[in-house]
Amino acid sequence: MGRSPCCDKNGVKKGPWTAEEDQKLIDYIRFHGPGNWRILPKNAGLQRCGKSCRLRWTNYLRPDIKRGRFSFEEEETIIQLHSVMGNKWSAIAARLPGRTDNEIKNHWNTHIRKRLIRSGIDPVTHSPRLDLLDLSSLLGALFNQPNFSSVATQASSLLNPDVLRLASLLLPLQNPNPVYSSNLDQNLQTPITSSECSQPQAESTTPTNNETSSFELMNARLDDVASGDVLPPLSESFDLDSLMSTPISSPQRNSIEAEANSSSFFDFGFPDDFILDDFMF
DNA sequence: AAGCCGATCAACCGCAATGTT
DNA sequence: CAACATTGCGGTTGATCGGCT
Repeated sequence: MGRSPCCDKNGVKKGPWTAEEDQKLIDYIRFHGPGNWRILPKNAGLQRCGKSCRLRWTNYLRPDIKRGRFSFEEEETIIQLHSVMGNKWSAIAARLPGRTDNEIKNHWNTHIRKRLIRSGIDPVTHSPRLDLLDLSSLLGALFNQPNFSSVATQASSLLNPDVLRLASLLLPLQNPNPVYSSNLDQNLQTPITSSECSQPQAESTTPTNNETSSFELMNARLDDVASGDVLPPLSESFDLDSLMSTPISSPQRNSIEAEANSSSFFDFGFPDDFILDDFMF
């Protein structure tokens, strides 16, 4: 036996609200206050389901709703809260005065989520995507290929530019291979520079500190891995340079290396007989 | 000018949690 | 305590709009 419907479907209007309906709802709530949504439409003279009235009020008509573009601070808050709370939109909305859960959810799905993905950040875990870390290891191995030039050309033409962009962030900035750099930059059209990582992009309302914080996120990921409760241990032959090549002097590298040496999980070493051409079709 | 397509966001749906009788 | 009603929440849908061909 199923639940009884929240409202009588017959004679209940659906779809976009008219200005007249809005005014009726506002007038009624102004006089009686919100609540009692089941009987509200009848009393207010609306051919609507109570649920629809509640949604219209809480998401659109409430006087304390702030409309318009999300500010940089608001977006940052959403990202931080989402990394802790996940898809608890109402809890996130509670920390953003004037914003509704529906509005935040929509903004996340249409803007923030896509931007994180473009930056190589998993929007669910807020960590760098491990498949892209695999890629960085793969590309790192390219440097050691004797026929690097032709292989790099193939790679840059076959791979998604966004993937290459992230890979370029993870790969050695201190050890630019001229062939690799020119191929990569051609493919990306906008050359990657080390300073770009810490500067806001002009067209974006949000600085790219998703990228600048990628090492922190990666460290957090490594913490999880090093603790041993995420994935089983692997071989002893960990090759950090094949994973990433942060400058030797970088404190991040020391941190990552220390973590890596305590774990053998990131074993991205390639066998001697590995033929990249076979892998790349 | 018309058609297509992707982005956006208001609104809906179903379920879970909570309150009431 | 069970049954039912109400409210809240998150996922999804679909109408609309603007850009592109």
